[in-house]
Amino acid sequence: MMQASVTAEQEAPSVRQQAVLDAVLGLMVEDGEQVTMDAVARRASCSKETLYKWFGDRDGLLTATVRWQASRVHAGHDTAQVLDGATLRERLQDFAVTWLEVITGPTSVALNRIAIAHAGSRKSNLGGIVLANGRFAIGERVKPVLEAGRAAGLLAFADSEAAFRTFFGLVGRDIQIRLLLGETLDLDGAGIRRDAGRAVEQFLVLYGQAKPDPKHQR
Amino acid sequence: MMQASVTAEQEAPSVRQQAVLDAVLGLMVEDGEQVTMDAVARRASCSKETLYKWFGDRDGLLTATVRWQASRVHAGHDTAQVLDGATLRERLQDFAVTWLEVITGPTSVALNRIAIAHAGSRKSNLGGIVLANGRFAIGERVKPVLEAGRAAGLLAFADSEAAFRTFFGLVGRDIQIRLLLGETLDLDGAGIRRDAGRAVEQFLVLYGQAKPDPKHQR
DNA sequence: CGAATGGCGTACCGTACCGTACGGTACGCG
DNA sequence: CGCGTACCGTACGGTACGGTACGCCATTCG
Repeated sequence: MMQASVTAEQEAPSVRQQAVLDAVLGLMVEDGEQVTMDAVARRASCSKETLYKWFGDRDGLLTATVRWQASRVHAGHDTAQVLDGATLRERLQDFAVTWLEVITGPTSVALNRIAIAHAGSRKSNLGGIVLANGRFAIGERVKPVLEAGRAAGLLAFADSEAAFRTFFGLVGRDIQIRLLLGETLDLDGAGIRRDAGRAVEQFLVLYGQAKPDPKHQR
Repeated sequence: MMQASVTAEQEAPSVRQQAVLDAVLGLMVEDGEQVTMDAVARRASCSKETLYKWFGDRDGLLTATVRWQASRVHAGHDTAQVLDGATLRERLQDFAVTWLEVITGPTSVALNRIAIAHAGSRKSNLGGIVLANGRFAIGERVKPVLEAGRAAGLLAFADSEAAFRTFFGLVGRDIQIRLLLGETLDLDGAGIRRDAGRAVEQFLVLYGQAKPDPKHQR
């Protein structure tokens, strides 16, 4: 009867619907305030009626867009069981680089802006979705690594959540808030790797059980 | 001739105008999306015509509100010349506590939401004002303390900006982004002091020249 | 081949909100 | 007293946008 309405939860968007959601993302990146239903319909070459049939209302469209983008970020390698110092450092470095690449990307900035603007009023918490798939998702992936590091005697901490939050702060610092507030930081891949490396070394200084390796600069 | 129009820069708002701006802040805290010119006029018991005479347009009103709030945050004690370890720790602790109190306050959250939402489009960078009076203002106040600490042989770093950004990250961690995205973290004064103390100790571990004092817990 | 379905384009409605205009009032001043 | 000024309250125009309705075409299937 009815085509997959994405608002009904659990429904994965069809290919055509994904194209619509990508159009929304494109508009968000260009200018968050011009994400209007007319503009989306024009950009996606579809009719507004179809948008409403598929997504219910504007909030449904935005929610589906956030979910759609979130579903693309989840690519990440799985847990390795045994950890030596070099592997631990490498895993943390990977997480830091990935995280910095995500939050400095224009899509993430635009999406977070929308979600934050929306968080001011009650209806439909985009903020919760962004948090669940951003900050908390990365936390749930990092904490097992930290705990494996502790089990291997490489790290010392009582609360893995607290340790992760410190790691999070060392990696992100003021970058995200500055980007969200409109500053144009240009971080290339090399800069991101340097930042990530510094954060990892600092984290190991704070939480490392064995002394960090002699590569420790500064 | 004309009453002080706050849009003309350098003009400080009159008492009546301050009352209007406080009304705007109140509306922002209640619900960022209901800051409409009608609502402001009603809340402030003034006419819309007066709002436009004083502030030019809606952006001017928002800008004046951001400036007005920023002007209230600047209360901070001045530099002490000689620094021993206890004084340095105390000054950093003060900064950390103040900063956490600011960013967890409902006014700051609401204001940052407005500025971030606005940063998506070009016109009138509220984001720049918030950054200048928030992140950068605190940085300009902390960095002299760090440099005094280095001059006293208590700290070791090459770049005071980089050192401050690490301090910033250790203090703020994920708190601001979680609040902006709508999570309700309840941090009381004791929790803030605990967080600030942990951040200061971690910073001193990373950048302290002399070993931190035996009070160092965890 | 004809009917049905899905979807595009567009016209349209209601509403919310920005910005302006206008009438009315209080107050200071010559 | 009379005038100007500043301001409040409110009504109004213009516009942008969310949401709906309708005509039309293409594809598919009986």
